[in-house]
Amino acid sequence: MTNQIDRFFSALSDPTRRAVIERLTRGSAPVSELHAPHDIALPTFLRHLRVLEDAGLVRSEKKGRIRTVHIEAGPLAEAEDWLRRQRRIWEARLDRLGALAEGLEEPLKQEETE
Amino acid sequence: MTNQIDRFFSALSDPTRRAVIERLTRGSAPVSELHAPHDIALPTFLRHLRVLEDAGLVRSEKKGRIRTVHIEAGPLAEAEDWLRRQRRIWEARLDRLGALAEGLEEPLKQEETE
DNA sequence: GATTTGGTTAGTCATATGGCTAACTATCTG
DNA sequence: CAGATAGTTAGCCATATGACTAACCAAATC
Repeated sequence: MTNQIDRFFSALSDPTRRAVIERLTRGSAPVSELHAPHDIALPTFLRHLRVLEDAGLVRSEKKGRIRTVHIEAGPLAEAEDWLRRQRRIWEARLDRLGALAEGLEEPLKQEETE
Repeated sequence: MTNQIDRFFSALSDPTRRAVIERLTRGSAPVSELHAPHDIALPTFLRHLRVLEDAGLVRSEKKGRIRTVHIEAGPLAEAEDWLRRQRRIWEARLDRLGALAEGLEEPLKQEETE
């Protein structure tokens, strides 16, 4: 994985990691608490956390022997934007096609009829 | 990858595939046209398309020797929803914390102070 | 100060992913 | 029909990913 957005989507492609994100929206938590509901070994879970952190989705810091993890806003909004942008362009196109179907508009040149 | 949402995010974690989606929002296209801007072998590209199709992000059908690919609306909106939902919960929580910081609200029981 | 607790590092393993080439099929076009 | 065009299948390879165990370190706690 090279860039940030790759890592972002990749991070969310795993159910364990999405569950962690969902949990974290309800408040920060220490590693052990985040780990508890998941039936996988702790080291494995730690690597999931690291993936989330590398994707910029969470931050964490250690105080004493406890590492607390919090969610990070930015990337969530960014990806949401990307998806919305794609959907909107696509919907706009559908609208044009709809209008076209009703004969209210000139045909679009060199574009396929879907 | 087991379920649909896993596949969805996974599909979008690759730049080639995101590019294809972006292209497809501007209209359906045959495989060869989609492939053209990408500097990878056709079989490799075909597998990307298959990943997108398995994720439910695109559909395609073949007429004669040409396979035309179109984008699929649903999943895009779904994922967008998921992201928005997470962001909103998180933002709501931030608001509560803000209010709390200003002493306008009772402290939240057994929840961390961020 | 010994022991538990919370996390970490290191190393192994199986499967998935992304890339390639070679060879093949099916449809147009000249 | 011969050849070009558009995809497809098969098989290979390197690296990434997700899971494990074992061993370890550092901060509480008894």
